[in-house]
Amino acid sequence: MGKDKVSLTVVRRLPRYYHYLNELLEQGVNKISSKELSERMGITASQIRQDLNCFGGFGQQGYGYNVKILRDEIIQILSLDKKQDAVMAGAGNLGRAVANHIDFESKGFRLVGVFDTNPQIIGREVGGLVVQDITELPDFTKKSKPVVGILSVPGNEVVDVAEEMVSLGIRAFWNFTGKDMVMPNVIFENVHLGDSLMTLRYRIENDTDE
Amino acid sequence: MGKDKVSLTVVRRLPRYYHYLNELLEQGVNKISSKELSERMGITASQIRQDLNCFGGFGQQGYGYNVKILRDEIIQILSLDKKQDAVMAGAGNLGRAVANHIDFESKGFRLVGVFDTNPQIIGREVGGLVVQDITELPDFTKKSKPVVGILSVPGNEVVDVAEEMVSLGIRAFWNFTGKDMVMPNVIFENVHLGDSLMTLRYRIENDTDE
DNA sequence: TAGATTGTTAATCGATTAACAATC
DNA sequence: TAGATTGTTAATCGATTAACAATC
Repeated sequence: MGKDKVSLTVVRRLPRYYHYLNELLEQGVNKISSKELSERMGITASQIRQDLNCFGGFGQQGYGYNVKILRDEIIQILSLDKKQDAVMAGAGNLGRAVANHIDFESKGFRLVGVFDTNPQIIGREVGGLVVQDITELPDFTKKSKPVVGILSVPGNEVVDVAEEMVSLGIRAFWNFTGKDMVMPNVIFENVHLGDSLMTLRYRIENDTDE
Repeated sequence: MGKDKVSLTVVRRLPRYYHYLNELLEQGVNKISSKELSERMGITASQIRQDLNCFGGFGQQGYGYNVKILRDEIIQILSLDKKQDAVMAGAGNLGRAVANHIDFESKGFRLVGVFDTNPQIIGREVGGLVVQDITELPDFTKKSKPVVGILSVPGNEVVDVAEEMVSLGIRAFWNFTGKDMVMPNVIFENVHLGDSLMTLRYRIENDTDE
């Protein structure tokens, strides 16, 4: 069949659809048209139909979309039902918050190891796991073969840590260090909290409501 | 003069330029051409020149850009040099991490108050401040007139908390709850950590390097 | 069947890239 | 001056919106 590669712009909207569909399900709504959904989400009905049709025809002409079916399709598309193992490097403020706060399971992952260099932190419980010494990382990784690395180390350490993890076979990262990382054949999903705050500063001064 | 409104797409790239320019300064580089910068950043020289020219002609033909001058211009554009006060609602895992981890000053803000409902958390020190009972928020706000609210409460509380803050005169929010918020004449800078993780899940399965 | 709403094609809009004249 | 590189206009590309035929 050879489906065209879908643009990341579209993919990044899928979680939003997912949230709205879940909300509808909770409200006991079984059926929704692109028009109704567009009014709730503040985007055009056209865009919704275009987005969904990148992945398949999930609706029914004259009727609309079955909320549960569509929600489940999005789970499939995003692979949220297939859990992969993740290890975290850096259990400082931010790492601990991420480990404790994020529901990995519902996002298609399982946090299986947390590592740090700081003796004050090693041994503490974070995200339901005991923080291990980062020197244990190679053995642990060879044993459990995690697929994802979560980078919550200080910015100046990120290159070294990422390179070590890549050498251990990890090929995808959730990167909280704020440093842009690029490596061939490696996926970096970068979170730029500081940049978001700077953008807010701009928006306040130049009142861009949007 | 009536400068055209700059698209948020461009504005969201400014922090990135800022980081790269800072890095260059640290390396003692005084001068850079759009071509050299484009190679470092992995974007086109054309885009750099277009982006910067939205805000003014900061370069010199035949020479390039003075790194320090350009960096300082970006600070001006983003208003990072004019600090505004922010209050945080919700000092759970995530709120504490944000308060402790983020350098507000360098992003044009000052964190002046942290509030929570949980007696276990009230009185603790977070981000250099003592966590206050959220019932103190109205008095505190009337007194110190903060401009920004940081929303790190549980998702189901965000509407109530935001509405209270708006009623107290706050018109801009850094929203960590993962819930989309829209209110007329109010700025919401939304951080969607969970969505980022779902996108990573998709990218792993569909290997979109980019 | 008539009405509604999708899937899909075509038109528009905006953002990115290319090209080049201006000029340091 | 000659060479380099910007600022800016024009061309291209991609994403969004509009329109409508297909069809439930």
